[in-house]
Amino acid sequence: MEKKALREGQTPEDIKIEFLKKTHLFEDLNPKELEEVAKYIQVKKYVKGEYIFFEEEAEPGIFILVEGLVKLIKETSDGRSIIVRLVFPGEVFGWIEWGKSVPKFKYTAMAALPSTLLYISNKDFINLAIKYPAIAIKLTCDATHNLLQTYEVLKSIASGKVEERIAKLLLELAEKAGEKKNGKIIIRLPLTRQDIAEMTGTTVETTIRIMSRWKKQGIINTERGYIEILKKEELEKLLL
Amino acid sequence: MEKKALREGQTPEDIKIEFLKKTHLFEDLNPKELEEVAKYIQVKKYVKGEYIFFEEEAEPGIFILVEGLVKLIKETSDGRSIIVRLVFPGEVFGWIEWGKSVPKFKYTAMAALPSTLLYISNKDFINLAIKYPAIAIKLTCDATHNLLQTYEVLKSIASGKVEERIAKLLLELAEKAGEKKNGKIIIRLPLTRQDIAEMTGTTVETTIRIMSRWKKQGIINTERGYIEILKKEELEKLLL
DNA sequence: TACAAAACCTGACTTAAGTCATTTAAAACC
DNA sequence: GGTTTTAAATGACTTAAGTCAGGTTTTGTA
Repeated sequence: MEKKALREGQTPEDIKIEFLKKTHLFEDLNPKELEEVAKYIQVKKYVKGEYIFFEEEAEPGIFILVEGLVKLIKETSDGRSIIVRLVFPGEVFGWIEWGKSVPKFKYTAMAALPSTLLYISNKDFINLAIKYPAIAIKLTCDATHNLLQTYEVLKSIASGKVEERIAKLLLELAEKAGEKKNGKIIIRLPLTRQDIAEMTGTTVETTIRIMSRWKKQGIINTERGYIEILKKEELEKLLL
Repeated sequence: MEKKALREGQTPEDIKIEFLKKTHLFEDLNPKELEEVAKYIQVKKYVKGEYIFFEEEAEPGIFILVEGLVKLIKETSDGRSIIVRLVFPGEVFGWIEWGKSVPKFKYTAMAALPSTLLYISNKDFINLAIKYPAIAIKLTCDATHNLLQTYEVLKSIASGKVEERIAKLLLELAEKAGEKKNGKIIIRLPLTRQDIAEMTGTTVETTIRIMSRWKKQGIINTERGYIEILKKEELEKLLL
């Protein structure tokens, strides 16, 4: 909300460059290039729960999450919503338009934690990519890998039982955001049972029933704001 | 299988260039550039039912479908399979690796019709993209749009009733591959009920029951190898 | 510290869709 | 042209998960 105090001699531009260096999209540009790229980058901050953009009015462009957590959400026709992706720091979301091809479908993006993002408009991205092809190649890499990941989720939701899907999600989250601590894995994320339901295509009640059972069986432990995986093997067993 | 007869004065290189011009990935290169790009392109042909690559042994690289139809398939742990995408002529599939990032998940690609593809290896793609950034930008566009499309499918499977999902799929196919003919839309694709089940995350029996009902109600008409949509509005009504 | 709002939990009941088993029909192949 | 294979169809039954309704607990905040 309020501006962070600058360290001595550090301009807002320097801060942008610091952020840029942390993203894998820009990490291997040289100092001169970073300076140029920084000109086209906007730093954006959001509070917890704030919407970054809405499905209907979303515009092409690229966001890079520096810090925080972002949910990509789609609303269904009957008023429910499903979370199609959780974006972790260092990851990229958004899309690019060039020429005729305009996407038919979009999504809503929401900061699930206080978040800092870098934003590049569609136009600027294309100009930058022409000048520094490495950027476009990295983003291509990224986007194609994201697709592979999403196909995996699709498979999981299209074929598995709810229990399997939730187990798979928890293991996935453990890998991406888990802190290991004497055998346990702690997932410190602001995810409610509702959120987990919306990520696995089920209802809150079913999610609660399954997770409560796991809690009783000592497979997991949960409190508001975090999930601990106590017996990873048990969850893995469910994936067959 | 056997080489096609060349038209007078047309070398295999010329044929590649003809193909390249038809793809949106390369359509706006100039003749000189096309010639250079052609050097790195392999033309590959597959018979109906032939596998292009398997999930386990899939390598990074880009395929462009010139003619035919390709299914991207994932196997589930219990031996079923699900079709994560149908690739139509002009579309691109595959993925790129650069640096450390190696994808964890892959898929199997199968020619569902006799198919002609262009292939660029991962290495050649990167070299080309550095020289012609437009290629990388287009592929980025493509990949990000594909993601949006896949999120839409995800939403559909995660939230809708089976009937809705099948209706949505048929309407989608009608748009991508339908021929309009006095009010009807004919989808001439080699899709079995099994295939449709594997695209919508359900079973053959359920798919058959739903489609048979629609057939009786005069909403669709089907024979081996094609589906006719007679009352598009009725299907649209199901999507609410 | 009290009160409203989220989040979590549980039971009873319903239902959509899966499973299994069998039949028919149309392609494909000797 | 007859036989095998593959796809489509249908009925009977089961079940996983959804729905609804009523709770408790936690958390944020006035």
